[in-house]
Amino acid sequence: MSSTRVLLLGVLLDGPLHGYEVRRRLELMGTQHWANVAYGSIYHGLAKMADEGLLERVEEGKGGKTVYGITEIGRAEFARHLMSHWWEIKPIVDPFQVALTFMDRLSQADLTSAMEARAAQLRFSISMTERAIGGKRAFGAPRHIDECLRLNILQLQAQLTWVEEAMEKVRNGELP
Amino acid sequence: MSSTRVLLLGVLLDGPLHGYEVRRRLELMGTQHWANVAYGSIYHGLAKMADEGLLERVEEGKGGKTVYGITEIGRAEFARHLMSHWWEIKPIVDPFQVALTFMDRLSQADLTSAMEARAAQLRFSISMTERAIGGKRAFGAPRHIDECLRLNILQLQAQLTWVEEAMEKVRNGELP
DNA sequence: AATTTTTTATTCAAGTTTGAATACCGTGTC
DNA sequence: GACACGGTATTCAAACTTGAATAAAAAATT
Repeated sequence: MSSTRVLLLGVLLDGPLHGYEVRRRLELMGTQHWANVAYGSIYHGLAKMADEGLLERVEEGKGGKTVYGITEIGRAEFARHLMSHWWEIKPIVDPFQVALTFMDRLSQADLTSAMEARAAQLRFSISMTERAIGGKRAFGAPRHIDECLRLNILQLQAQLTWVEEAMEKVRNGELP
Repeated sequence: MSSTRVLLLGVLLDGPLHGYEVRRRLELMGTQHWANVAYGSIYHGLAKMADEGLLERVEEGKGGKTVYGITEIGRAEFARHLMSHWWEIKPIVDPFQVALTFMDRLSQADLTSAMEARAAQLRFSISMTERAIGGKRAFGAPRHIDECLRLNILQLQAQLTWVEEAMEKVRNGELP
């Protein structure tokens, strides 16, 4: 089951919502930073899972709005997949790995400046993310949502560590 | 442009290959660890980009095999996107973020054991990945491919750091 | 040499994703 | 009350992804 479906189920645990509300909840959770869930995927997913019995259509047609609620089957399914997301390590999909895989296709000059720029941007992103911690509390996000930001910071720092070490190796002729 | 397309172009830089060879190259690069590229996506992507002029069909029909080579347009396109992957920070898609987002839906007992199991698995994955460094050299992978493994290790360590700190917070009642 | 098994090589129907475009509602202005 | 605008709310055609199934070739076995 995709992350999108798990997220949709999870968002509905506390009560029925229509598509746009779901969308706003996902934004509040900051999912755009670590899971690409496009607008159309939300509606498709909601409709699909309603057809499958994981969700039910609570209200329909009010101005074109459909309100979905989660069923008991849906709750059980969510719980199963939440455990799976905790207990099984799934690959982290990182576009930066594409970049580094082809680092040998850049000239030394281009590689060096790309790495420097990358490091600078990472430092900036890290500091911006640190500032964002706590900010969503004002909009009703529970305190543990900040933990997503913390993990994000750690990941950016991991990448920064890699870039800094790789820059050193490039200077020493050990890379690429 | 998706990571899949960039990877396909990149793999063809050194000369024409057919689909399965592309597939084997991607495996050698370890893309299954950080970019989901399903078998069908390879063929679809190759055919699509050939239709678009980024690739050309060098040989066709030899036992059903189609050999693709990269065009000059394709080379330019690849270079553009490689730079973009270096210069622009794109979101890291991490399924574990789904898990932690709903940590408040687990009982204290379930959360604690999930975290402990997670930490154990992460330590194991880290040590296995450390052992894998250098291993692909025997199969012709260039030395910088090990850097993907290094970044992967750093990311796993980042996640381990988060888990360990979160466990402490759960014990202190600061989370979820 | 014939047959079987394994490896190479690709297809394909179904499912999911995408985000600009479209539609609707509520509010503010005249 | 009519109209314009901004925000809410969803659609949809196109594109991409998926991996089991299928097909062909090569290797192994009889």
